[in-house]
Amino acid sequence: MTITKENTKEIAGRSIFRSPRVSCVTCSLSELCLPRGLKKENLDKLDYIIKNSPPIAKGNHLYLPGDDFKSLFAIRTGSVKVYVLDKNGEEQIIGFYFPGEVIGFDAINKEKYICYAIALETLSYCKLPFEKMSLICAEIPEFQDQMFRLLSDEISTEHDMILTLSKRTADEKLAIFIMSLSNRFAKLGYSSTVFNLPMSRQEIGNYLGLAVETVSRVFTKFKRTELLDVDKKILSIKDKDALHALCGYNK
Amino acid sequence: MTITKENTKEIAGRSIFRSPRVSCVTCSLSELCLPRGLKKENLDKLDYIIKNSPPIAKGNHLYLPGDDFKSLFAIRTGSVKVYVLDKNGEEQIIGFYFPGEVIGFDAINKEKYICYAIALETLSYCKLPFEKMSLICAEIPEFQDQMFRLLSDEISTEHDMILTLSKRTADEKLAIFIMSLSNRFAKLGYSSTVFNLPMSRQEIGNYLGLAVETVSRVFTKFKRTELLDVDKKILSIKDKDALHALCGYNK
DNA sequence: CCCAATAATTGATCTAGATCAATTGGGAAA
DNA sequence: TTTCCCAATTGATCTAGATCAATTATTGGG
Repeated sequence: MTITKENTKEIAGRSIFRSPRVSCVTCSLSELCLPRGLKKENLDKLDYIIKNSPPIAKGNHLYLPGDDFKSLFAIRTGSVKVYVLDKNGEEQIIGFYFPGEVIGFDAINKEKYICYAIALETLSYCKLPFEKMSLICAEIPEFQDQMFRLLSDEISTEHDMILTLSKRTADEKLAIFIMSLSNRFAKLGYSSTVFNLPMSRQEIGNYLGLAVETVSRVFTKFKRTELLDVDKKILSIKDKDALHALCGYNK
Repeated sequence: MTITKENTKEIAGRSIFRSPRVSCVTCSLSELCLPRGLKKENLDKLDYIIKNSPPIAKGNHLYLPGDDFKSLFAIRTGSVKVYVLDKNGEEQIIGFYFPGEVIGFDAINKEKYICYAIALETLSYCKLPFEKMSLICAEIPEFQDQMFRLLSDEISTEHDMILTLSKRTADEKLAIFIMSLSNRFAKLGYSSTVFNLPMSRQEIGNYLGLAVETVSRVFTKFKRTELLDVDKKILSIKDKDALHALCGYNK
């Protein structure tokens, strides 16, 4: 994809080019990402160790299982799919990640990455060298707190996912999935009602433990009952309350 | 249950009484639990902050959702079920935890517990005040590493659970569950082939996203095909290889 | 711009596991 | 010991969602 002035505008999930920022201080995501709540002087220390890597194209991997764990990755623009391959070589999706979110935590104890992380669209990101991060944690208590919070967030998210997968119908799963995207895009300042799905129906199904056909049918049903519209990748929520109701507790 | 000399012996998952240990230094779990790999002098610092609480009886809660988050909990003996209630008041089990395992991580970012943690049998545990733990983390790098590892472990465990729930048949789910218990008991020095199930069939089903009846039927099938024997709560593995094969990659 | 390959939708059928129902078994209280 | 109650098992039936099959978009490469 060619990067033009046009696609710098405003649909969440679309490949969006931003000029590389070398600094957390000026990054528009700083209140969502790692630096959330950090004092200015501490931000500077963070900037010092964070590597602002060049963007990678859709389909490229951020890391592969077995690679030595060196860094966490914070997403700046674009989106990432994290997955493993099962014994038959079948893809098993663990999660989708968006700007301001940090991935790679599951590699800390193994000292190797254990998943694949692939760009679903043109991706810019910051590389967070873990060794150096640890040093800063010891130095700056509020930074350590922040790291614990991030890890804890990830655990909470996965608790929710466990509940979603084990106790929900196809309708509920898809509603939860859509509301989760909606909420995350809202936090990023994008529309919570109209957004782009950067993943295929196949991938949605894989993630939610549903067949593609089921995903497609539920979308059709949701369109028929006026909960939402979905035209290829663009999804617009029509009846947020109804969707929310389908989610039960979650999201 | 009365605590006698007799029931101090050796079946995993059974209520076992151990005289309270006030110290990580002398605790037989130290190589599995929080202190894993810590130097002697650092262990002492840990001992200083860890509260060795009196045992609680089966059916008592360690914490409730909404309680202020103050501490993580390390299990010394017994087992814990962590669960939430859904909007209909239905129990939804998140996990089962055994000696050497630490719970409460999902509360860090919320500053409140969000789950129920209940003793499935007489339980002894250590209380790990989080504020003080954070201070020690800043002081002792290897302790900080250890905390990150624990959090990362929890994330890995839940990744596995997500894969188990979304892509496995009832047979596979139960095989994975049993092998997971077997491996954890083995680490604790108990038999990996004969152990007690501290939870009901109902609870196993709830956790694995299966109906009780299905759990019962799969157990019956596994008995018929000589994979295992199960007499009420006592389970013995007959054909570990076959069970392992059913697990695919996991465990 | 065209074509081949792939993604998505829709329909028909099948099945793993849920649900409903009945029975049996075990443990705690008196 | 007897009684009561809940856990577990077993059988019969039902259904949500998978699988199989065919058709219709879409997309990317030349």
